[in-house]
Amino acid sequence: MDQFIKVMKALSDPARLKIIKMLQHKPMCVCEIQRALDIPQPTASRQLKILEDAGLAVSQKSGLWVNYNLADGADSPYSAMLLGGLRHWLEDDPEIAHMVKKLPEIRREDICKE
Amino acid sequence: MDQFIKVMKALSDPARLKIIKMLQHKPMCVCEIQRALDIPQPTASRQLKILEDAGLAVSQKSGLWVNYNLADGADSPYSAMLLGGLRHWLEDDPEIAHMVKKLPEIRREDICKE
DNA sequence: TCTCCATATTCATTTTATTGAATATAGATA
DNA sequence: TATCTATATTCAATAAAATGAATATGGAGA
Repeated sequence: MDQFIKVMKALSDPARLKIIKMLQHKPMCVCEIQRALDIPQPTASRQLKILEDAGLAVSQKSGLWVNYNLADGADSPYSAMLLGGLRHWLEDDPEIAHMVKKLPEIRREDICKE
Repeated sequence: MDQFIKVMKALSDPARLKIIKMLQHKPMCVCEIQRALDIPQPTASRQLKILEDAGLAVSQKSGLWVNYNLADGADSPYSAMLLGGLRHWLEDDPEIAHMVKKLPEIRREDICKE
């Protein structure tokens, strides 16, 4: 039950839902998320951690960056079904539609310095 | 998005999950829920209201009683899918299994006076 | 109308989750 | 080693949700 509740809580926040909807389009690093949502870096990092702890997202280090992507849901039936549903759910939410629309402009090369 | 979040929050609580698992077996009135979960009556009433507001349960008055049942999910795709998944999810959770096992003993005739 | 019973609501309190600011870490480069 | 840079963590403050106690409501029966 704890694992199920963890997934439900992870999906109970607008920012985290937006992150999931963004990750449906491409893997993103923390600074891209931060820029896309216009939130402080620590906040972005924490939200991503919550999604990862719930089995909804996975992270992979790549040099200085940490790339986040959606989980395949293999380990949790809850995550799998929710991630599946979320592929078409919320598509016509105004906030999300707007955010996805300007997603192509969010490119790490323009944000990070490396 | 608000409606989706409302569903997620409603499903983020052990007591409410137990209620849903109970309602899978039979419609129940408030006092039966109260007895089954061993919680105060106002708490039971509030939890049921949260489930109803999220579109996960429906209520129907019957004399002095109010019978609660699972929603058919026709109005909300989120509720429908979650209620579907929850039919087999959490079945082997110890708390839930135990509760379902002693569910037949919970009968309103033994609880209410009328 | 008065009373009783099941259910609902209110309000103060406590608990839990979220945020912001500051700082820490780890890895890459010089 | 010293220094960047992206990310992570901590901790105090705030906001949101849950709980308990008391009370209200509304309908049924006397």
